[in-house]
Amino acid sequence: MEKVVEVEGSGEGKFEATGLEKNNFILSSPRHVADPVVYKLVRVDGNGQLVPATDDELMVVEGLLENEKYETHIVADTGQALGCISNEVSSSGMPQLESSEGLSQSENTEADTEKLSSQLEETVPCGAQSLSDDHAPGSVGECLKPLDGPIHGGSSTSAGCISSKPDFSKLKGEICLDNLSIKELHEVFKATFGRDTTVKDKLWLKRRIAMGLTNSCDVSTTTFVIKDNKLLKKDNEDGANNVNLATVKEFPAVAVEYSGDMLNSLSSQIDENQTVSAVRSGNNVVENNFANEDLAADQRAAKRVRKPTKRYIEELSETESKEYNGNSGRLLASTKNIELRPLPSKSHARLARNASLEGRTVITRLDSLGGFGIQVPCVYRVRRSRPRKNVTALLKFHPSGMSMTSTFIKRGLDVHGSEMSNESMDKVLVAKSSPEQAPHQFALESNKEKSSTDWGQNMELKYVDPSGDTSDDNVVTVPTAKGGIRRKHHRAWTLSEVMKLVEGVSKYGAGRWSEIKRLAFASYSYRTSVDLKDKWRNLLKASFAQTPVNQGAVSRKHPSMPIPAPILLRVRELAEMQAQGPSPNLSSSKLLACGGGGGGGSVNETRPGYL
DNA sequence: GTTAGGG
DNA sequence: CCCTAAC
Repeated sequence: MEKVVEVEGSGEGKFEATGLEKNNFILSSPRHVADPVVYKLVRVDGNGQLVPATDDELMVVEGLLENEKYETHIVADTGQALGCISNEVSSSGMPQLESSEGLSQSENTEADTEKLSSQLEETVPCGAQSLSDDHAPGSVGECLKPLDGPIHGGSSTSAGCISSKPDFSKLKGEICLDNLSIKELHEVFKATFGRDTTVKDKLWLKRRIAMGLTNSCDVSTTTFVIKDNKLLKKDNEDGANNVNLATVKEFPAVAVEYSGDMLNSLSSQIDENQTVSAVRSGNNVVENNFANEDLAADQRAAKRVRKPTKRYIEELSETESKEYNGNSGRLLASTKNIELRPLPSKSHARLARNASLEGRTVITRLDSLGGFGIQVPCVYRVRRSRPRKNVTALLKFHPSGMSMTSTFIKRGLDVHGSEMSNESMDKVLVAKSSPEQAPHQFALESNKEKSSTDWGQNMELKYVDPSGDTSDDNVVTVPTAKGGIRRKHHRAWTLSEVMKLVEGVSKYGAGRWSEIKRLAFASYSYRTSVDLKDKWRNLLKASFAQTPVNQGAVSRKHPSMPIPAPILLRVRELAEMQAQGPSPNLSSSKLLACGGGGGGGSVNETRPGYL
């Protein structure tokens, strides 16, 4: 693993000059990343030297790599968004990305969401350059140069990243683009958008500028006079005072396509730009590229759409496959990628998507020891706990040959993750060394729960926790086409757990789930307060439905752990008791518990009456 | 962040 | 167990 890799001859000097060594190194060498593991171990020092990276840095770089692998476009990105990131990173000396926590994940997700849609349409303008001609000095500089100015006319998304503002003095008041030369138009363009353009088409320039300045797509194609941020049409010499609402008609093709795209309810800016480029591409291929360039920039500035809920995404993804066959895959694609991470192109997006689905449905194995079937993903486990969300989706894209690698990476993340911070860490260690050390666990449980930890190929990567404390064990993901089983995670309640729950309720009262969870379930990190609540609800139901008359409350048919009558009885008692006298004195019991319980798994005083 | 409820 | 509305 400890390999230091010679980066392709692209030369450190270039990066050295930019002052963005690390970032550029990573960002501009996606093509080189044949082996992420290797790259992971290298960092670029301030002077451009390659040195082995520290662990922390590994994590950081790893985050970048992850992004990079699935969003090569980050390099292709020509605009401000990237620039902001780069600048921030370089200024602080170290990338801010925290790959070890969900932070960067979620944030990136949002940012990606924006870039993503553009990515799908985009044909890698600037990035293509810097990538293909590595030896062209200053290609990087060219690429970053546009960052010197914020996008004007767009949202303020990326504003603030850059200090220097373009000079808008010449843009004050009324502007008549009609009389400007191409060179002047370029200047205005730069002032407007904060970046250069090489488009030679006057009409296009004027239109773009007009749109930028007016933040509107109602731009005439014949006359461009802008006043007070509004576009004035001057078609008929004096009619300069009319904001032309019908100008779009002058661009029939645009109008048509525009409305069509509108149906997709994407950002109007995006659509508009797509249309523009599409229409004009018929005339000028080269220009189309630049149009796309603008598209990218505009999309970054476009209003951020609220991130769909997990559920929504899931459901959407189900329908998507069908709709994808249609010609309206644009919206779907972009939406989808919120989950899947950005991808370089449409086709990639599709592939990745399929891969993800397969990864979820097919690659599982069945384990039926604990009295219930458990499907365990073989290649990769979908993490289901709080902090991190979609990182897992990434790893699923790896070709089979990479699966091990990705798992390693993920594991590394997990170790550094927040989840391992508290008692879980201890548990893991315990699990590795000797199971006996797990204090408050019943042999019964250990056997049962360990059964679900068989992992086949990459078993060594799993932290087997006999105490059942591994928070993301027993993940079951079965997104059957429709009406599929939605249960993703099941862990049977053991008798001891039930008893602890009952005890907790008796001590702290039903409803104080978080208390109970914290004090009585300190050792069961996988039981949330909601779980406790749910379980109690079920217990209640059971205890009342099934009269305690029958001592042999051992339900015959269910293979699942039957709840002993005494416990049910107790549950019922508690329920009735608490139904009347809500709670004796919470504060006192609370204090008692805190003071006497002592750190770890308190709840020592096993109930005297029962068991 | 918790809790209550519905699914 | 999942999801959400309320708090």
